[in-house]
Formats: sequence, structure tokens, C-alpha cells
Amino acid sequence: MSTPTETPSTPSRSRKGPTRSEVSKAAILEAARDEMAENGWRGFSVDSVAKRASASKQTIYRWWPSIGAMCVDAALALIPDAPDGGRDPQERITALIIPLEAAARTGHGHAVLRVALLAAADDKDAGEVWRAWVGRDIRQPLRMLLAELAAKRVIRRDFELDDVLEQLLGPIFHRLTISRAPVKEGFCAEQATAFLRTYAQF
Amino acid sequence: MSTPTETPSTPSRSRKGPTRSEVSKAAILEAARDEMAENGWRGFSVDSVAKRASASKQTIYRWWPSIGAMCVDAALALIPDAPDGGRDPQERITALIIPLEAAARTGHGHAVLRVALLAAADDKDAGEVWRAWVGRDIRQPLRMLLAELAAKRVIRRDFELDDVLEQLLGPIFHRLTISRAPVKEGFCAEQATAFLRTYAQF
Amino acid sequence: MSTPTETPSTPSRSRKGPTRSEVSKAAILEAARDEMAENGWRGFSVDSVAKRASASKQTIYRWWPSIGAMCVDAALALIPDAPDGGRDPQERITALIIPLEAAARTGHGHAVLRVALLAAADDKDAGEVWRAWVGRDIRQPLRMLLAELAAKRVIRRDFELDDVLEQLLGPIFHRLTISRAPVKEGFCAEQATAFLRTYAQF
Amino acid sequence: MSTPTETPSTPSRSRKGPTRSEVSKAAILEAARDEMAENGWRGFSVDSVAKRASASKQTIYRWWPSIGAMCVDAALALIPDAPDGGRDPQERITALIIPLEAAARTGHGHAVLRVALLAAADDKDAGEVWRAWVGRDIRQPLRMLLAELAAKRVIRRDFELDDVLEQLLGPIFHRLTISRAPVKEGFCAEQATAFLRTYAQF
DNA sequence: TATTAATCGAGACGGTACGTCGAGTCTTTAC
DNA sequence: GTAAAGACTCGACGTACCGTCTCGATTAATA
Repeated sequence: MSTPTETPSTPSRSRKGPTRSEVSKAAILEAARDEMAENGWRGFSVDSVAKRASASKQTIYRWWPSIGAMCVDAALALIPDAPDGGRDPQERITALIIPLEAAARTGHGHAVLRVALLAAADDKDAGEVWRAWVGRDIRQPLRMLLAELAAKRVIRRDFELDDVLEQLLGPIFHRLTISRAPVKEGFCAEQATAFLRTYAQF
Repeated sequence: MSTPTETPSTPSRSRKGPTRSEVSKAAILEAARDEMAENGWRGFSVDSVAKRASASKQTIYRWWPSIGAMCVDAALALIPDAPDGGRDPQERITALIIPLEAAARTGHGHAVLRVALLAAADDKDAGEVWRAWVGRDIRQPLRMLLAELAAKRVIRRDFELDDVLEQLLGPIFHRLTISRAPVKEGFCAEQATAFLRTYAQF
Repeated sequence: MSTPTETPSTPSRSRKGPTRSEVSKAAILEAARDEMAENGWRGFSVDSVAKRASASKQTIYRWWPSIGAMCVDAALALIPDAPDGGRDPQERITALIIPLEAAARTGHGHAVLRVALLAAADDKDAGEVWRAWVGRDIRQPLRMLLAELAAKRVIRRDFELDDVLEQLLGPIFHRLTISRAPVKEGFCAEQATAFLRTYAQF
Repeated sequence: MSTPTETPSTPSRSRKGPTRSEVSKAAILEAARDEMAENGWRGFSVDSVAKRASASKQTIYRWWPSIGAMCVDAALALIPDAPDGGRDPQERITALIIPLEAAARTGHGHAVLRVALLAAADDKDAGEVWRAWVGRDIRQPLRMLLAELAAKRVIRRDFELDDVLEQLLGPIFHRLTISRAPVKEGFCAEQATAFLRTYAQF
């Protein structure tokens, strides 16, 4: 996992009354994933999630700013942490995006990720949650890595970080959403290879 | 345009009653594009389109199997025909995908294409319409072109057609949907260049 | 039958083209009766009648001012002519209303009459058609008969014709519509008897 | 009034969430009466009632099994309780049915009652609601009264309760629905008189 | 220990939209 | 000229959800 929503860093617990029920939260996210996989984004409904999780709609609206944000959260919970990449440039780039491949290859992860991407593209709040996660877990480490590779003259310097991000993520997103084809093992490694060939220092 | 909806193979007026009103069809697609740009995919409503087009919902459901299919049709009408590519391999590849760039750079084309992509990813019928268009206007010509380039030893032979398609289309789709950044002029040309570098014959 | 709508008395056949198709009319009324019996008044639809009769909706609207009027026509076609009443006052009164009883006791006549009454009560045109028929076939003969009976001192003179009509017709209409109980043989005779007892000359 | 809708046999607030909004209920019935008077039965629409009452359609369907049942409820709310009849047989019979006359003579009561009767005749649920009310407020007291009068030899014994009911109610229903004539004061008293003359013990 | 504030489930509420059906009109082809 | 076929706009159907609100029950810090 990657701590998608900020847990409020345990702020001294000053309020009266009961605190947030983590068991409710988990049940809601679990139910949300099932509903996402079954009904897609437009067919997704808060009522169904609440009923399936035996939760109240109010509880959902209390903790997420929009249902799209909840969908993204539910999907992010499926994405494992990035592994250590070793020393090889291709492996280090692959390591940044392979958690997505891993999530897409487990259970209904493919469908859940698809709906999360649709939510991020269609809903303001969901988009912010998604881009915040990508920024922290992929974009920022990628920026460091590319700077290092450029300094070592492994790759050229004339690239736009966001263009690279799109070339690395675009293909897998296309596969998850439009073509819906299964994500083969090694798919992300291929993208990393393609990137290095494209930007290789000649 | 690229004749998105099939013209009926029997052009001769054989049935009795009245025929499809082309005025209505145009008004509906126009209204659909406006609604798509304004409200996104989940916020898109048939009622609004019908009202804006002064059309009946029945008329919409009569001619499209689902609202998603109509959205894809509405977007496809924005995409111009592919230009002639000349002789240069990079230009010939670019020519296949540049109509998408052109559509994304005109008026509300960016938003309309985004919603069409979301519809294609979220709705079965819409996905079929979209993939049918891609298959005819991009995938099939691309297959021919790649076979020719491989025969001339410009590119390697060990590629999967669908992987290439995803590498060419994925980045622009990501930009249209997730990052929502404007599509710069020459964006598609860059993808073609990247592809040729990746698959260059060494 | 009682010639509910005026057939134009075979007027010289001067126009071109085919004249009104009597076979169409019969099919429409037959289909209408079936639909009335199956779906009631609020559930009755012109589309269904047209489809069942293999007729065009236009044909229906061409010949009846409203669907209610058509329903009343369809029901009136079920009502036989009044029999000759003989000399007995009770029998003569019974004879005026017994056609309704007869119609209500055949096939789906009960349901058809119910819907016709609902149409007559709910639709302006239907009401006029119904009241025209009642006026000609019941009210007018009843007026003559009551005048004769009053002259012979069989009944009192202080009655309102319309009150009498309501006392004679109200019970059978109530049975057809609200209670939906079967109309027993002799039901109308009982009403006639009750009327004579009520207005008997003492 | 006569408590048309069943008060729930469990008066104690046992369930969790909110209870039925009586404000909404009153607004809906009021709006329904207006719509009934304006548009009749076939022209009556739930959408219009909801809009006029500033209520949601869902709220209507939550509490009534059908729109017809709601129409009957709306009309029953106009009918006052039966007065005390005194000792005179004619007055005691009149007292049972005079609430209908009273309702029919106030404001748009005539039209509202008409539509309620049409609903009761055309819609299963509405018919049940109507017959339940008639059974409790008219038929049952009438049965007791007639038994008493028969025991006192005021009337004959050979009558069918439902036939009597039809003779008492049929005329006023005919007037409300088919003839649409105003209900004169004393109309119900006349029916009671007619009944007593008809069934008088000779 | 009692009070109090926040949480939770359940679900009613006013609304908007769904996809279908029907009304009444109009247009086209067949006879 | 009449009829079948059926497309058209418009409006209503009964259902599903949205996001908000209210209710009784529960839970934990405060008094």
C-alpha cells in the first residue's frame, strides 16, 4: 500500500466521542472494489456500496469528498509498494511502474484499476487524489532517476518529464481501459526498454 | 470524417414509412458534443441532450444502442480523414494518428474526445464502436505499413501489432484523460519518432 | 346494434379512390374491445389497438374524434336492440334497459361496458357519444312511456325524468364498475320493479 | 374524515431512521385533489402531483401501492363522518350515505369524487381501498340497520344487502360520473325514501 | 458517574435521470 | 384517395441514485 489518504498523523486525539471506525472503512473500500468491478464507472452507485458494506451513506460522505475519490482510494489500496530496482537503469525504471502491473494482474484488479482511472479522468476530486499519488510514488522518484541517468550520459537531456511519464504510463492505461486486454507479465519492463531506446544517448 | 455509423448496405428505399431524419441526427450529435464537454461522462445525461437538440429521447434510443455509442459517434465526427503521408516512414506513421491530434486541438475537441474515450472504456457498445473505427482507420493501415517497413528492413520483425498501437495511442489518450494537458502540435509526430527509434533495425 | 356513429347513408359514391374500409373499422372495434377488456381504461392504448388490428393509427384518428369515443362505439356495438315490451308496465320498462344486461352477460361484455362507461365519464367526446345513445335509445322512449303511465295513473306525476333514469341505470352501472359483481339474469327487471313500487300511484 | 389509510398497528416508534413526513403527505393529497379536478382520471399524472406538491415521486410510491389508491385516499379525506341519524328509519338510512352528498357539494368535491370512482373502477388497488372504506363506513352499519328494521317488520326480509347498496349508491355515482349533473340537496334522502318504498312491508 | 459530543446504522426526503411506452402528427410507399 | 408503416416531438411511467437530513443507539472523553 502507499497511504493513499492521509491519516491525520494521530493529532493528539482531543475530540470527544468515538473515532473513525476502521472496520467500517475497510468494509466500504472492499465493497466499493466489488461494485467497481461489477458495474463500471457510470453504473457505480453509492447506494449499492452502502448496502453491500452494511454501512450508511452518511458514513461514506463523511470520509470522502466524492465517490470518485473513494474509488481511487479503493484502487490505490491494491497497489503494492515499489520494489528496489537494483543498479540497472532499465530495472530501476521498471521498478517504478511495476506495482501497477502487479495490481492489474491480481483478482479483479484490472477492472478496479480501470474504474479508478475513469473516475480520475471524469471527476475533479478523484483526479486530484490520483495525481497526488502518481506525483509522490512515480513522478518524483522518476525525476530523480532521470536526472541521474542524464548526468551519467545514459540518456539525453532534452526530454520533458511529463512526456516521459505519458510514454511509460499511457500504454498500460490504454490496455486497462480501451483494449481491456490482459496485462502480460513484463509489460512494464517493455515500456522501460522502449523508453531507453528512444532516449538513448548516441 | 470517417463514416462512423454504418451506412445501411441496402441504400434503396425499400421499406414503407418515413426514413431517418438527418436533421435530427445532426442536431443530436451537436448537442451531445456540447453536453459531453460541459458535464463529463458520468454527468452526461440523455435528457439534457434531447432537450438541447429539441429531439425526443426515443429518437436517440432508436438509432444508437446506448448513449455511450452515441458519444463515440459524436466524437468520431470531429476526426478528419488521415492525410497522405508521403514517403518518409516517420511521416507515414504520423499521418495515421495525426487526425486525433487535430481533433483534440480544435474547439472543445479535447473534452469531447476525453468523454468518448471514457465511454468506450466504460460501455460495451461504445467500446465496440470505438474499436471498430480504430480497427478500420488506424490498425488496418498500420498493419500494412509496418509489414512494408519490416520487409524493407526499416524496422524489426519481432513486434506485436497491438503493442505498437498502444505505444502510439497510449500517450495521447493519457494526455486527453488523466493529465488533461493540452495536446501540443507535433505530439503525434513525437510518438512516431519514438516508435521508430524503439523498433529500429540495427 | 343501434347505429352508434352515423353511416353517411350511402351518399352517391362520387369520390375517387377507395372509400372507408368497413373491414378495417370492424377489425379496429374488435381489437379495441379486446384491449379494453384486458387493460382497462387508463391502460388502454391506441398503439396496441392499431397493432392488434393491423391498422394504422392514422386510420383510427381519421374516423373517431378521440379514443374514448371509439371505446364507446366499440361497446355500443355489443348492445342489442330493445325487445318489444308487451303491455305490462314492468315489462315495458324492463325492455328499455335489458339490452344493457344482455350485453353485460356475454363474453367480455362486462369488462367492455365498464371501460366504455369509464371513458364516457372521463372523456368529453366519449361522454357525448354515450349520452347521445342513451338519449335516443333509452331516455326518449322512457319519456314517452312514463307520460303514458302517468296519464293512466299507474304512476305519480311528480317525478324528474333524469332522476328516474339514474335510478334505473345507476345500480347496473355500479355493478359494472365499482363492485364488478356479475350481472344476474333479471337484474334489470328488479330495477323496473323497484321503480314502479317507488312511484306507484297510491 | 374517516381514517382512510390504515394507521399502523404498531404506534410505538420502533424502527431506527426517520418516520413518515405528515407535511409531505398532506401536500401530496391536496395537490392530488387539484390535479384530479383539473385533468380527470386518464389525464391524471403522478409527475404533476409531485411537482405541484414539491414532493418526490418516490415519496408517493413509497406510501401508496398505486396512484389510483392515492386518488381514492385523497377523495376519502373530503368525506365527513356520518351524522347521527335519529330514530326515523328514513333518516337513519340517509345518514349513512349523506356524507357522500356533502362531499360532492363542496368546492371541487364533485370532480374529485368522480375521479376517485373512476380510479376505483379501473385500478385494482384503488378498488380495494374504496371497497374497504365502503365496507366499514356504509355496508357494515347498513347491515345492522337493515337487520333491525327487518326485525321490526319495517321492511321485508327478502333482500340482498349488496343489491340494496347498489340501489342506494348507484344513482349518486351515476350523477357524479356519467351525467355530471350537480347533486341537489336531499338527493340521498330521496334514495333512502325510494328504498323504503321498494322494500316496505306490506 | 453522569454529561456530552461525535460516530454509526437505517432510511425518508426533494430531485434528476433512467430506458420504455403512449399520444397525436406527419411523411413515405403501396394499392 | 385511402391505407399500412413507422419516424417524429413531447410527456408520463415506475425505478434507481444523488446528496442531505433526521432519527435512535452506541461509544469515549470530559465534567
